[in-house]
Amino acid sequence: MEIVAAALALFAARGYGATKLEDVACAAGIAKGTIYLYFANKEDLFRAVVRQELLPALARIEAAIEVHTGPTQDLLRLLMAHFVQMIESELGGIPKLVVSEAGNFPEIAQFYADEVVARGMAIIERIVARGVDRGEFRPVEAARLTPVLVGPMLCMLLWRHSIGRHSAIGFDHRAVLETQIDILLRGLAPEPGA
Amino acid sequence: MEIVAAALALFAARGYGATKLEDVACAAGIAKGTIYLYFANKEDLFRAVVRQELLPALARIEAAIEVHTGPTQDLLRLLMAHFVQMIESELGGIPKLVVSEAGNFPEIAQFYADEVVARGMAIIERIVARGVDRGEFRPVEAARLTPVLVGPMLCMLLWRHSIGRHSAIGFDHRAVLETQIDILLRGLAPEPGA
Amino acid sequence: MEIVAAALALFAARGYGATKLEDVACAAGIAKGTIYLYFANKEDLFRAVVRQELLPALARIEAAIEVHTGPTQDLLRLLMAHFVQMIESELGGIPKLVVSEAGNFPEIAQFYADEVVARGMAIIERIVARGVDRGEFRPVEAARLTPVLVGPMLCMLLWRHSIGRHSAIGFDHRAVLETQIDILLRGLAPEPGA
Amino acid sequence: MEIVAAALALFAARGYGATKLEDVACAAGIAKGTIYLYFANKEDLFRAVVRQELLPALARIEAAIEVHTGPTQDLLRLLMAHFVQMIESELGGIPKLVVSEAGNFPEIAQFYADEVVARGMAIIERIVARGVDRGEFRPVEAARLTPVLVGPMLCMLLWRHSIGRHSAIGFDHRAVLETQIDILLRGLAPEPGA
DNA sequence: TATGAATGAGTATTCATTCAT
DNA sequence: AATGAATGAATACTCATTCAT
Repeated sequence: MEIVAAALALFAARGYGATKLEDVACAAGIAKGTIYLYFANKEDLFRAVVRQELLPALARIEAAIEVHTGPTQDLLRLLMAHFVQMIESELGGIPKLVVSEAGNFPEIAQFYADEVVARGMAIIERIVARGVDRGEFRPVEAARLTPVLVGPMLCMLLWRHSIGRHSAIGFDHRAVLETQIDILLRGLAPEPGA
Repeated sequence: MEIVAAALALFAARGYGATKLEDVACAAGIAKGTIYLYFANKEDLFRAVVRQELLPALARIEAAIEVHTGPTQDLLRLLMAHFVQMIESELGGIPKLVVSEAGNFPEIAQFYADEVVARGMAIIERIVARGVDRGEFRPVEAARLTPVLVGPMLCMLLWRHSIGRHSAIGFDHRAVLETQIDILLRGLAPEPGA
Repeated sequence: MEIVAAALALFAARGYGATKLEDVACAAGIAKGTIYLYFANKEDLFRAVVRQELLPALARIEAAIEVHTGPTQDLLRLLMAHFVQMIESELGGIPKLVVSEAGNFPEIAQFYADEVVARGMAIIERIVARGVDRGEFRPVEAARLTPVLVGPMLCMLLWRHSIGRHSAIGFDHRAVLETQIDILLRGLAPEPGA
Repeated sequence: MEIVAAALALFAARGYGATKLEDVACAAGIAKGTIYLYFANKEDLFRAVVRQELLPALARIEAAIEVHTGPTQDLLRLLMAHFVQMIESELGGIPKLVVSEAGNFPEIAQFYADEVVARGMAIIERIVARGVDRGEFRPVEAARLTPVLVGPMLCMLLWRHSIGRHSAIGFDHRAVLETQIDILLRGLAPEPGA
């Protein structure tokens, strides 16, 4: 909806507290009171912003992973491509928002941890396990590897949607991604002797 | 100072806007008005929180790096140990805070980008270059590698100081670090044929 | 408007600083926040109080003077009647207010000096010049005469709207006016030998 | 005392409410807390400012009037000279202050009305009565004449100590006084036929 | 369904006053 | 006597929320 999109942009840019519903309404091209026809209150709108947008994206990734049959290395690249997309879209504002407001919305933090982070980690662990199973990767403990896999791109995402907007320092996240995949594949390559 | 410490804890937990100066005063064990004897206003206090604490920590890292003479691999571990320390201390709240408030305090974001991020990246690039020079690492472009190096630990830090506080999901960041260093050293190992 | 009238009464009685906007709202029969729908802040309301009310009154005097054709003595009485009216109405609170707050609102003082005092003096000087021209008054320098003409009634006005409200001493300003006009007309009468 | 003088200047310039005791202390060259060694609180200081300074001045006028033996016209000039002095000194700030703060300090207003205004009027009425008795003035009711006598100079005084400080419009109060005395003496001159 | 004028609870900030030194 | 750091009551102003239209 118009309102949710406007709210996402403003919440992500200014934070929950500093965003006035009047500005959201203005950005959505409606009047202040109209918001209350669709959302009970500001918190309700905030929850909708976080909940509505991310899960479909996650489902799309899961589906794409599911049908993949080629080398795990390509699967990894496919996964990362989704990250890159999110970095470059408004959707990237959501993780930034959740990080920022976790203290004030613990149940949002929990929801995000359970529905997004846990599911995301499960996807990655499945990919890693697949690679190990197929002998493409050397044996590694998937749980410990996950943050190593997503950390760099998550940082790019948070940078892009917060500090990076106000600094001259810029990262070429596609180049960083190439470097990371290079390191990963070498780092995960099966031991010569194994 | 008492006040700055209390403010850091509350700003990091709740964000700038949602933190009442009365609560800061209460946490610092003083009266509301006393804050104004030391800081012109809430914004001034916020700036002090971000500026005063981080630069000394960075200087300490720089100094430690400077005097190191052993293998670059140890240098990398030394650097990461500082990260781990920050993850585990209150200081870790500052990056979270800056990410959260970048939109409302662009000049803080800029300051952080220039004084913390840029300097931090310079340190890392120097370490990487040293490793390449000494033949310990294969030739890589340091700038593209930096986010790969710090991303995972930064994510651990942000997690610890935001979502992680409200979720059952926990990361063993020391274990993750071991895994990352393992991947890195394999991924950066000189080509056998070189 | 309701708000401006309530504000005038309270500002004049208590001064700018000692008047709470909550009291203004209460006196106007509205809520505190409503004031901010019409005025940007307290100072803005103060300026409106001073600016909106006085100029129309002055314009009315100017118009009345303009159309007068009879003896200058009657013109003088007409002018003074307007003063008496102001003494007896809420409008008299404005000069008192401006005198009181000149130090804190220099631009209000300037506005009042330029738009009210200067214009008022011009009116009076025109009346005096007319009287001299028509041979009804002996030649006098109008500029030096103005304060002599308005001083007594201004004092009555300030008294009425400040000290007089809290003292048993009362002035019959209409009687004082008669005395003053008597003195003036004798004092301005053409020299017998001229 | 140093403190009272500093307080008079500031109270007169800014009003009671807008004057900070810290500024008074600063202007008096002492520390904030020291004021409380001499005055119970801010109101007490305000009362002292109004009470201490004016009565001696009034007594001096009364004494000067008492010993005068010449023509009443000179007595009038003598009286007016005291007014001029007050216009030109810091003391002139007191009437302005009392007019401004009458609403918030009714008992100060009463004190001023009873001790200053009433006594001042008595002096003037005595002078007028003397003039009438000695056949220098035509018979007039003194009470009604008083505001006519003091009004112009009081206005000059209030102007000088409030609006006039912030406006380019200036009055030559000595010239105005000459004009007024001229008008008064002509206006009070005994009827030719009497 | 949509509006926007009105509300009033909530917070940053000021400054008279205190009191240990 | 003199200080000035600390206090906390008091007030301007904001903005989520309501509701008559």
